[in-house]
Amino acid sequence: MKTFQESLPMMLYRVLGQVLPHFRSIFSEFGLTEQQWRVLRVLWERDGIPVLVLSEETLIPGPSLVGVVDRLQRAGLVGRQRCLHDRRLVRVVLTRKARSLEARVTPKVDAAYEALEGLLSVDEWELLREVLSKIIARSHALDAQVREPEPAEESHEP
Amino acid sequence: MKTFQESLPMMLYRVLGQVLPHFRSIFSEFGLTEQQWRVLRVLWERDGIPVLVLSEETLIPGPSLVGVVDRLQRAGLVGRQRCLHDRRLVRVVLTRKARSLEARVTPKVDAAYEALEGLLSVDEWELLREVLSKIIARSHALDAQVREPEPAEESHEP
DNA sequence: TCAATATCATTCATATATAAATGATATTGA
DNA sequence: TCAATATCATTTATATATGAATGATATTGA
Repeated sequence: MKTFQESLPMMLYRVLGQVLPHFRSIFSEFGLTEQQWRVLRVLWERDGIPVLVLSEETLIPGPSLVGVVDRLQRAGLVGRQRCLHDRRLVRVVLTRKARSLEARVTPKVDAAYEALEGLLSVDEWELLREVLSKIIARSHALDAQVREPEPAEESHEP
Repeated sequence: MKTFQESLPMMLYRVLGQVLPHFRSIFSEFGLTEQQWRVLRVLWERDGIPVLVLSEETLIPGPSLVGVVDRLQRAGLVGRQRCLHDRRLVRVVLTRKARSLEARVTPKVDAAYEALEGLLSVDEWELLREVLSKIIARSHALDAQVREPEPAEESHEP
């Protein structure tokens, strides 16, 4: 077994801990948190999507997203619209203020991301993405282990 | 520029989001949170280390670690000892209860980690670790960028 | 020697994560 | 058609992250 420090989660935590502060310092210039930026980043491409979709795209869990959107709303950057066709859905829509913010934030974030990309070769980035994608694609195999005590059973009974 | 979803932070978040729940379900069997387990995991190897070292090893930020240790202490799993040689330091020490816990928790965690390792080949894991290590080792290069806009200027005010 | 500075653990305020539950609305099957 | 079930956003309670500040102790330099 690898060292605790070399375990996958610790390696990923370490990378995130090294990389993210550089982006957060940009976000904070504009009074944004990382999660607030992530919501805007997605809405700038797909405005008006429901909270659920926003949660999937930003990877912000539902209960957290409620607060993030609340604060973006208080800041006058987004609004909420209950969907007419399915009134369970709430769509999050950008304000004009948020749209004008994009032009100022995005260049700085892009520049930072280019600097990040410079840390590895193109081949290395591709390799990294492939391997991470494999983990994601196969992670369902970890579920089995939990339900293992129930092998090939015919459902008799409710 | 890559897609937002393909950006390094989002990829890493996605992997962690897929992998960690499997480990958390084990921790919760023993009434432990992920962070509490991380503290114990480190102390089981190096008992009695100061809070600062524990913070570095677990990657749990100082202010968070205070609370984590508080709750472990309430659960009777660790104690605090102020260091005699340098009385600024506080050492965290395992209780007997915590030591007996190790034998029950570790096998299950190890089994889950073996399942995780099965998702990739040995070569792929090594490749992944190498690339991630490179990012960590080179991430200091991202600092420069922040101070770049100040290229030898004498301040003559507005 | 002692004043300036640094270090360590902690506190504070705010934001987010996690797991469970809730209320409103949709969908489904008998 | 309607009762059972599912889905969506939200709330709740607790735990953790983040950035700034604080108090106690060490270390350093003049």
